[in-house]
Amino acid sequence: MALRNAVMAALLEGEASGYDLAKEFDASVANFWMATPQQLYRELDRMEAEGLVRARVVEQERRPNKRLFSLTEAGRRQLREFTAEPLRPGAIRDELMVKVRAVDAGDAGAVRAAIAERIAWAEAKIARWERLRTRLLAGRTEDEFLAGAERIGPYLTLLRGLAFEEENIRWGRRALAVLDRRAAAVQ
Amino acid sequence: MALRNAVMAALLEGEASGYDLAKEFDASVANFWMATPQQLYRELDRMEAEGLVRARVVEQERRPNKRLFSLTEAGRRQLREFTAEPLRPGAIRDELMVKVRAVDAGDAGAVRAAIAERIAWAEAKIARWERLRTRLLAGRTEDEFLAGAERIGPYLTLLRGLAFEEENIRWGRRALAVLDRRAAAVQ
DNA sequence: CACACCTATTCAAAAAGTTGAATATCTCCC
DNA sequence: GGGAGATATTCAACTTTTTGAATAGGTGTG
Repeated sequence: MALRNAVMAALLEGEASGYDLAKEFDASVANFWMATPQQLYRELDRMEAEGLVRARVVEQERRPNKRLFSLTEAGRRQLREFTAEPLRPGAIRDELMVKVRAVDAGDAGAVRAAIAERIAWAEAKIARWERLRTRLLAGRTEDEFLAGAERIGPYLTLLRGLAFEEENIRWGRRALAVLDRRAAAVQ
Repeated sequence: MALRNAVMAALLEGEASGYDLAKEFDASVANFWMATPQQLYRELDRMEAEGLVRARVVEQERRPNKRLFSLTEAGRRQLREFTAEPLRPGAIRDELMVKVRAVDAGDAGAVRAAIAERIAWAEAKIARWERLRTRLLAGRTEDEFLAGAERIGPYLTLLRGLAFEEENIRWGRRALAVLDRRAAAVQ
């Protein structure tokens, strides 16, 4: 039941439909939590039943109607309680690292390609995050923003995401260099 | 069924009991995959039934007997196949980041404490990894090691883990500074 | 000599997450 | 005008993960 916390945190940004959230939680944008649309719709229904979110149906003309969800007072309260709960160790599950660990008994070429893919992915994500950062800063310097903005949480997580992907690239390049040197030595 | 890949990668290091693996996959030691003992014992049983691992019972005198698992040829083959499979996006699930994202509507003091906890944890993990690194290098320089060692996979993943935790510390200190400045400004 | 913690494993229920499919309309591009 | 892709949601089966127990002797500390 931890998905709901991520959903409530996302809803601090304002109303969103299940579809909107699905886009945000999609692997390509996901900040620190991933979820499929199905998961989200189910969770939103449950949360609505428990009074944590409220849905407002918006009838649309040229596309399916949608339900826009927003946080209720109870939801806000529960989110606040969540931030005060003891922290559970984060679940890391990175297949790439398992492959790298097994590279000596595995297909080195394929692992190489997987690392290269990860680098490309990280670059795309950085580009996205830089756009988001520009939007958040809205012309202010980082210092001005951090001193004056109403909400800094999303910015802080953005910084972490950026640093993570930059590190992925640095490490990935180093790993590729090491693997290439090995491959050359073998031949 | 991805846990088995992590288990097989771990077994490249040599025989291990369920208990040994449980220690390695534990939250406090885990490199890139976490699992509880229960999960591991169950998975090992299944893997044994499928012929991926083989168990050897070691009778012990002053403690319970144990079963030491090792990779079979079929397991080694399957691990190799896994390294060549297309990569699925890694599942990130970091509660701390959800809390940070919600910090503006949450309990800032508690979030601060959670970040501090993460920093302390990262420091402990770095210490552990530095010890492991020293053991792996065994007196050689990194270059000597990377050029000559039989297995470099574990070293590459260690480098990634080290960089990740160092980044956690850097980011965490920055986030704490930002939160403190805010808290001071409010009062 | 308690008490906590380590070794070593097993069982089972409940919660959560994944996968695959289906529906229906709209817009954009070639 | 045909196909891809976006908008928007729902159902259901399945697998995986989490959580809480239970067992049982050994070691180390105050």
